[in-house]
Amino acid sequence: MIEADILCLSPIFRGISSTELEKLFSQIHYQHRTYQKNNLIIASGEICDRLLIIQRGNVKAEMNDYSGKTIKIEDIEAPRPLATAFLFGKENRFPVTVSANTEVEIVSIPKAEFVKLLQMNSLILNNYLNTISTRAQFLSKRLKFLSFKTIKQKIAHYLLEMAGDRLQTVEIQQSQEQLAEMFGVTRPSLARTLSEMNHEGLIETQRRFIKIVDKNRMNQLLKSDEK
Amino acid sequence: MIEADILCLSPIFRGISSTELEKLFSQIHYQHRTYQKNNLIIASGEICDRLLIIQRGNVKAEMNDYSGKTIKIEDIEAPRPLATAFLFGKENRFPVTVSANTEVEIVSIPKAEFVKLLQMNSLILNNYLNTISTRAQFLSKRLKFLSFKTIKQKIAHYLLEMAGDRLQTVEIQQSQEQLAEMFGVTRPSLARTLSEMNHEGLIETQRRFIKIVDKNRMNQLLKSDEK
DNA sequence: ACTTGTTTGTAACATTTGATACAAATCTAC
DNA sequence: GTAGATTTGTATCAAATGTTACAAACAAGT
Repeated sequence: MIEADILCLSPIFRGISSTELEKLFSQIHYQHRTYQKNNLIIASGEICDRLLIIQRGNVKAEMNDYSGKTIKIEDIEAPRPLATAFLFGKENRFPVTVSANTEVEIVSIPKAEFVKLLQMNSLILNNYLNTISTRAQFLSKRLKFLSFKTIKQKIAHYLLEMAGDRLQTVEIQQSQEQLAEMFGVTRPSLARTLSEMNHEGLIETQRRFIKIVDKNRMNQLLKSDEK
Repeated sequence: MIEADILCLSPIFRGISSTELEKLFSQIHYQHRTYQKNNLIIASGEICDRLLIIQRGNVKAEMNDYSGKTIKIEDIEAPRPLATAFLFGKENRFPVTVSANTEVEIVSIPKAEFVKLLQMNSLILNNYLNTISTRAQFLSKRLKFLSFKTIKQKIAHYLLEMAGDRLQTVEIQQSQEQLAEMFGVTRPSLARTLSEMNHEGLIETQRRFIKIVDKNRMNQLLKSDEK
């Protein structure tokens, strides 16, 4: 049986009352499966034709790299869904292997039945559309960020974004180490570039506080890759 | 008035007959707007709360870089939709400016009305879900590709992907120039790396034909960034 | 076969970034 | 305040890539 009071906390069913969710589930076909610890739930390459929602326990997603070795991607726990990115679209195979970290209960909704659900309830439809759209927007942003070639450009982009229109001084929340990882560069390289920009009069750094001195030239740094 | 026989060629209405589409449109509210050549259709930063579909003519999307200069992103022509990526999700503002290349007719469907449409017709729902999912999958793939640091890794990844399980020899469709652009590197750098891999016995290059000689070592190249 | 334009291979040098190491500054717990 | 841990600033050297330039190979039309 499904436990509606748990599932309604899932991003996809957010805002639905548990009684209403039960009613909705009574109108569709779905399966309920239990997996023992360490059991395989999804094999990499398997076709994704149903939505899986973890009702209890947590699972790990691993990816096979080219040499066959597996790398852990992430842990996913109840009540999160499993297949949102591959249920629709051209790529319908799981790129990852999913297995149970603990004893796990999973609710499995065939694609066609899930579509019914989307049509029956506009809140679920909105939730689902928001989920995958937000993901696409995140990826797009990340891609744009990576499109800046030099560290200087990445810093400029980051600072200008953080500062917005009015602020002059930005306080970095993370450590330089974390910032460097987000930028995909090494920590000393980031520090060196910050120091250079400081000497060039673009910014003034003081530990975690960075003041944007010459906004115009910062902008031009980003402009220069249009050539 | 909408011209159903044109709109049903749009990715979102694919597979719907024009008579059925007319019937569906008769059940929702929408607007029909005409823009003269060079007129502004969407200002960057504007909130996206409706789906726009070009019924006639074509438009250009431009992005303001930080220094205020505009860069042309793409041309979009009838009968393609305009706002699929920003209608849902957290980021509901257009990052681009859209203006008319020719005289343009646009059908504008408020978000809430479009949701009705999705609920009334499962084909449209599937089309739309496929559109945004495919986009997310494309972005994800691109991001993975860019996550490979060295040119050698990018080449290895590309070749192994192209070759699949059986092929040994890959024929490059694009020119080296285009390939380099896709990789985000310069053409001479790409050529140099190909040449290096040739000398190392990983591949054998012959103009546009590349033979994978040592698949194992190619795989290990990709594995090495897990450290 | 010849000319012309395009694509590819290669070289020399400059620039950027990574790797490593270490000192200085800051923070934290006691 | 002090000791120890963490974070930040900086230097040196190596590796990867960009830049520029040019020659060789190829493609297409005449």
